[in-house]
Amino acid sequence: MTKAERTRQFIVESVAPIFNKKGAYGTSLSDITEATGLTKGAIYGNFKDKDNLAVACFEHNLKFFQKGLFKALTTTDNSWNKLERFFTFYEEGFEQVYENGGCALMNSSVEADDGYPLLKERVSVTFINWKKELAAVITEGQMSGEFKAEVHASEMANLIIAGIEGSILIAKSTQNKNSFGTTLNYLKSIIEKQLKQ
Amino acid sequence: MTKAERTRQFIVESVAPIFNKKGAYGTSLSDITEATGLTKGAIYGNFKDKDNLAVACFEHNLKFFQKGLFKALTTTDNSWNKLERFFTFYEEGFEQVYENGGCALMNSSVEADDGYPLLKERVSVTFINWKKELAAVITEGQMSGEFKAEVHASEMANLIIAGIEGSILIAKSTQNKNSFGTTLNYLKSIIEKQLKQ
DNA sequence: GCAATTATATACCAATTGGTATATTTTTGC
DNA sequence: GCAAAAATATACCAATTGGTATATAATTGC
Repeated sequence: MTKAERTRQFIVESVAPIFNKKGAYGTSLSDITEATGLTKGAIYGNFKDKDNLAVACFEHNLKFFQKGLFKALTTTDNSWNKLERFFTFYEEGFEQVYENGGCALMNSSVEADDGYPLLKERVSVTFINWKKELAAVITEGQMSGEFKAEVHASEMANLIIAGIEGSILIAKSTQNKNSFGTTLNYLKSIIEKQLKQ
Repeated sequence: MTKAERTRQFIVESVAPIFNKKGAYGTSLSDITEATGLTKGAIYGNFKDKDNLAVACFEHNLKFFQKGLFKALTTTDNSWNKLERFFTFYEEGFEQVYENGGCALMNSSVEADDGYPLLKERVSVTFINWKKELAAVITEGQMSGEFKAEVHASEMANLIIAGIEGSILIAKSTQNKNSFGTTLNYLKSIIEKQLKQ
């Protein structure tokens, strides 16, 4: 790992939480230099511009989520246990998400909604993939006879995502950390009823 | 209605959609003067500062939502029909919400999350009240024997809100307007199953 | 329709913004 | 450990930011 790579990573790690909290475009270069202890020269030596840094930070914030998704769904367990592991991952990781400024996907989506087409596209693709992966697990469960055949897999996947994101929003907004776990568990119990044979 | 009141309203109506799209603090004063055709003098003659204008715009964006909530829930109908009317209001109003830059509550929450304590508090209170009103309808339905007694009213209310907000987020992010209606209807059908005797 | 008042426009301000050219320091391969 | 290369700091830039004091124009009550 070269010096440059280490510095790049150091910058991203320092700046990503700030971007997630204040918004990539609500964070000024002085915020960035202050947080890293580096000067503009160092920042611009490692990143072409702020947009580039913003996308790198988004990717970094996403990694946490994607690892969890992958770990939960890529096992040789039955389908419901995969989904449940995914719920558990969210439950356990929420504290960290909360302290980090909330769901990077939601924050970036809201911020990039008008303008910032690069970030917007990245967010869109991530949502679509997320949905696909959940839907695949549901379909798999239906194939094996574990889940009810009449459930519409991709609608269900969308609802799970919506429920999770909405729960994060409410918990952050009302500054009630506990509400996330409660709502998530309630969602899980309903989904279970809908899915399981 | 005095001249000043008309101008104030004109400014709010012109600026509120921009604030909702670009964020209150991502909108510059030149955006504001351009959108209104007025000069800084006129803006600052009617609003103390940008923060003040931001809150006024938030309230304006919220009015649409609050009217719908009130209209749906304040009827002498049975409880499920009240909830259903509320879902219908969202379904029918989504196009407008979509074009206006998404849910003002979500956007303001994400933006005001770090700093902007005034706006943050306003958002929090709105979420809490929303939840209370939905929970009250559910409890009412339980009292009358229309809904199952074992359902936890406020958890269910939270889930409904989370589902709606999450669905808006996904639809906006993926630029798939239709997905909102689909997810909303799916949510409604599940909620109905859970609630109705 | 005229004064008093209120509302709007103009011209300005200091501070900050993102970004860059160049100088200096640090790493690196040998 | 030294020269070449890479990384970082410094000093600067024009443009824009939110905001204000003052001048001008439009409304208002009488």
